Amino acid sequence: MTQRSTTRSTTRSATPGRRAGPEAAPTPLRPETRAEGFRQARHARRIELSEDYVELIGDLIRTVGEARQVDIAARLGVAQPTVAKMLKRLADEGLVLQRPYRGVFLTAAGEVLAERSRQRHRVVEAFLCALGVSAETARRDSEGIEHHVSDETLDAMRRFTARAGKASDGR
Amino acid sequence: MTQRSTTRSTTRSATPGRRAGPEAAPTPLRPETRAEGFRQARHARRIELSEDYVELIGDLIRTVGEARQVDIAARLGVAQPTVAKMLKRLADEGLVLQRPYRGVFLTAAGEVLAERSRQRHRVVEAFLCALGVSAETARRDSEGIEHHVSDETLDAMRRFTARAGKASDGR
DNA sequence: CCCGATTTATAGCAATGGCTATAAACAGTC
DNA sequence: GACTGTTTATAGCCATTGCTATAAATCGGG
Repeated sequence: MTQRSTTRSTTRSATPGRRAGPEAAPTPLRPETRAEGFRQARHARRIELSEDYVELIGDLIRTVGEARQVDIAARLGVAQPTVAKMLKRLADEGLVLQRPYRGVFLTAAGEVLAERSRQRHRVVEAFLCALGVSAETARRDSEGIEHHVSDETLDAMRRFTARAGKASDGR
Repeated sequence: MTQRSTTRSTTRSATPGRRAGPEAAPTPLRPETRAEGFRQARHARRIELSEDYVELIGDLIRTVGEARQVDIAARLGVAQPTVAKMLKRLADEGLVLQRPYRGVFLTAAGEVLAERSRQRHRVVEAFLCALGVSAETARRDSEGIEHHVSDETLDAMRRFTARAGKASDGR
């Protein structure tokens, strides 16, 4: 919870006696309503890195048996110290557990978040494929989109993918 | 261009003689390939704020006749000094023009970016509606998604929306 | 023409997420 | 058991994007 009272002087779109012309604002604009979406997007931006990390860590443990900083760094395309700092934050948040010079492990909470992210990621990627975009594009776009998809939209995607027959998401 | 040589020791998933078990990595993982998506997402995160601002400024000018900091702040759900600082950056980037204590205006470049963002935003929102999610959710999710949609995916969305009959995006 | 209210500008703080450079720990080899 | 090469840890540094608090400018009425 970062900002709170931001909606102070807020609204009243067409200010009293200012140089705005014809009363302005027909209807399409409603400050607080729009702010909702932006707030949601900002929030998503805040947590998406955590999600990316735990998801990747889960993948690494599953496939290579362990999650090392160098591997995480290579896959995220960032430097190792960046990963180290991030892991410290994730540890503070109780998502991972790291023993110095040994590996990184997911806590129960981390496991949950990782699984949820992975799930969502797969749904989005499969959906994009079903929609007709190339596998390459689906993979890249889904990386950014997955964090901004609400449960409702996710459901719609799931339904569409299933209906699209290909059974890509299947299972 | 921020990072460059990040792919130093990079790859070779299963390190020489480490405690990883059976050579590891069956195939699904390819460090550099995954990094692509993350890099793209990070880049999108960098510019999406600019896009939000110019898009909103364009909307305000069009509907209320002018774009004032208080209105921008209210609609984005942030404090006014945050907007002031951001506008300075946008001015540096040549996207807006601000005369102190008067309003904010879009430069030609800003106009272009605003229009493109607005377009994309509308396509995504209409697409989500066509997909079957509620208007409310479509509005909120599209705010976050629009920045992560490549041209290819955008085309696919456009096609789907049109095909879906409703002619929502049509215009 | 001055007063109060609104709006904009500015200063300073904090958290986040990148980076490089370097030191410390570890693993494997000889 | 010491050497070499990875890997992790740590210490700066910088840019970004939020915030509060406060000062300066502008606007609308009296």
